[in-house]
Amino acid sequence: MNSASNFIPGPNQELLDAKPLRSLAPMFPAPMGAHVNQSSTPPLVCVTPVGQFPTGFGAGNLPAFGSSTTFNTTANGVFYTGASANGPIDATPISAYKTRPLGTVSLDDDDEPYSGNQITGSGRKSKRLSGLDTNGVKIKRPKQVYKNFVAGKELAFLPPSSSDPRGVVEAVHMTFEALRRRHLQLDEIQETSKRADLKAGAIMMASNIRANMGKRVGAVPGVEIGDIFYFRMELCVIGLHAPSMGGIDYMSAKFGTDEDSVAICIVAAGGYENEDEDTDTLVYSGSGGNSKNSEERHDQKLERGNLALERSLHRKNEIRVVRGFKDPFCLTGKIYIYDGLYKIQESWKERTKSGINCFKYKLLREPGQPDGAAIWKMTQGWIDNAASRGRVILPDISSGAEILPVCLVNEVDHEKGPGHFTYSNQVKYLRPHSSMKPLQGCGCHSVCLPGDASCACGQHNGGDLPYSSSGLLVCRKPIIYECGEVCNCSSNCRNRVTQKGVRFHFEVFRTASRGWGLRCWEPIRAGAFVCEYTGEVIDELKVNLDDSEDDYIFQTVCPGEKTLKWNFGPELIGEESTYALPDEFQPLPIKISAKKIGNVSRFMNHSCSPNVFWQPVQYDHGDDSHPHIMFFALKHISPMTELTYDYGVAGSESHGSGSHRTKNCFCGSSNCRGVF
DNA sequence: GTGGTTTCATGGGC
DNA sequence: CGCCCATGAAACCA
Repeated sequence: MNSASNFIPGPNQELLDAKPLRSLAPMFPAPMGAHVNQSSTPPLVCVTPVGQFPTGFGAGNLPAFGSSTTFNTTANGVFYTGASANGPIDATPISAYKTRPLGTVSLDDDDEPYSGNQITGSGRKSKRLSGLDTNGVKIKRPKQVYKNFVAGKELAFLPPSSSDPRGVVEAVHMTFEALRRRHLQLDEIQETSKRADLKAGAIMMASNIRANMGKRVGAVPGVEIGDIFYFRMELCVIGLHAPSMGGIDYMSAKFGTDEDSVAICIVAAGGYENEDEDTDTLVYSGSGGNSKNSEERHDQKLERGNLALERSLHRKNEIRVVRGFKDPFCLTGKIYIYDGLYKIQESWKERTKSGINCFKYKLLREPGQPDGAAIWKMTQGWIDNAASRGRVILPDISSGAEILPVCLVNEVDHEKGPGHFTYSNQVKYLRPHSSMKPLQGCGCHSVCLPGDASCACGQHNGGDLPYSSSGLLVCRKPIIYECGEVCNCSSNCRNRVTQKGVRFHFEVFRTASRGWGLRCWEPIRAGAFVCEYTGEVIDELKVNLDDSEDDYIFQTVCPGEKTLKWNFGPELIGEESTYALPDEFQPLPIKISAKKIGNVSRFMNHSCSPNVFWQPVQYDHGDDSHPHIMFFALKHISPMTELTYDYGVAGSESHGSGSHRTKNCFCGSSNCRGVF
């Protein structure tokens, strides 16, 4: 059932290769430029030993870590956190990224990874790679699991560590996610949940795949305001907030000759703040005392984190704030947003409902920072009431074709909209489905289950169902086979994801200089289905005729490493990598033009450091040379972040006979290839 | 769905 | 250096 609508013609067709003035570099500086020999160059392992707090602060006046110096960035991209001219808090932030080969990570205690690092205050070394846990129970991390990992295979996209803190953080973050998804997939076969997040975290910790180890006051290199997370462990591995459970991260810091324990980061779970509108203040409760049974409940004590917060009030140091919100797509889930730097304004004691004395700290957001949680609240408001979104040119360019409206906005100039096209969420094939090879189906009753060897669809996908129970793609594959009409299973089957269409509030917006772009009001989780590339399938025999004037052609050109390596998790747990090398990449014959007919996908711009990737998927026919082209999130995408994918490297291939016109790329990524 | 219960990893502190 | 344990999130169970 094709739902299509005519779109209002705009003045001038905006080209996709419009030159960006606004560089995406700070958002996506990416790591995959240099291809380094794994055996001689260690993979990403990042250690930022914490430096001493600055000396030289006058004893009389309490030093305040000014926000004016917090975000200083040097020419080579090295961040100095909370630095002042004469006394950087962390003089060796990212340049100290120490790398060591994963393949030689010792699981015996004789090779202490960080023995040379001076770690002050905190930054304890993990020594639990082998041995016993606190109860004398053997730790459930069998050595052999880690013994043979990597072994010369490509592990993760390798950031040029010293110059690209963002790339390091993203690589670590995505490695965590890949591990977590795979563990979840394995756990779901057993029908037992074994905390895939903690498992992934344990591997990251044991392998030292972490960013920003060592604590610091102020901003964390490579972590940007608005970044979102789904598990506490994610905050941990990227070095934003060290305690895996505790809400207050603190460290001992030097203030002149004084030493004080100050808070450096808090996670506000979001259970109690009802001061709606105001996203610049936060009332945070101290920790402790809150026991479930009244016997153990007691007044909070001024110790540990509470004491650190109290000292921070006096020292006036910046404190990172991570706010927790309810995940709109998962009732029990929570999303954490890094909301930048705050300072404590005041503190007091308060008696809680359960009758204990509790410390309260009022924090004020430092001025001049980009919006973080404020964007979240703003978009949540739009989701609740789309009419509250201002600057709307058209409330729904899909005219009802999509389940959720796709609004068109322009907050930049006076362009009234993109050129004429017909909106359709269906691909228009050259031949009817009935003439195409049919897709094989399964005979599962009710729903397909992971690990069911008798499920033909599971086998067709290589043994595992490609999606987790929450609908996230586990890893990238040459082609994915969803269950379809010929299958016996119901529409509730987890192997039906992309066929159900988009679930997000998209908006087509005017970019500063790249024409129109696409972004989303909701947060998008890594692995989540985003949208399909719809349009008209072009006869490959005729492609050369009018390609040169069609800027809306999708073809399966080999994308960059970040896309190709999206499934790099398995190597870490000793499984075979399914990663395809660029020279092994096999393009598909399918070409889709969204010039005349298309959906939101036609507005996605190119980036050499993208946040979305394409993935062939089958569900309604079996012609594997002409699959559906589905887009999935490469990483967690914050609301209102432009969605981009890698258009691929054109020209070098013999196929297509140069039909793909090369364009100059100005995405601004540190790994920008220059053309696409 | 919800509320109570269990388990878990980190690193501060002794 | 080794041990202890506070902490609260995530997931499960009733």
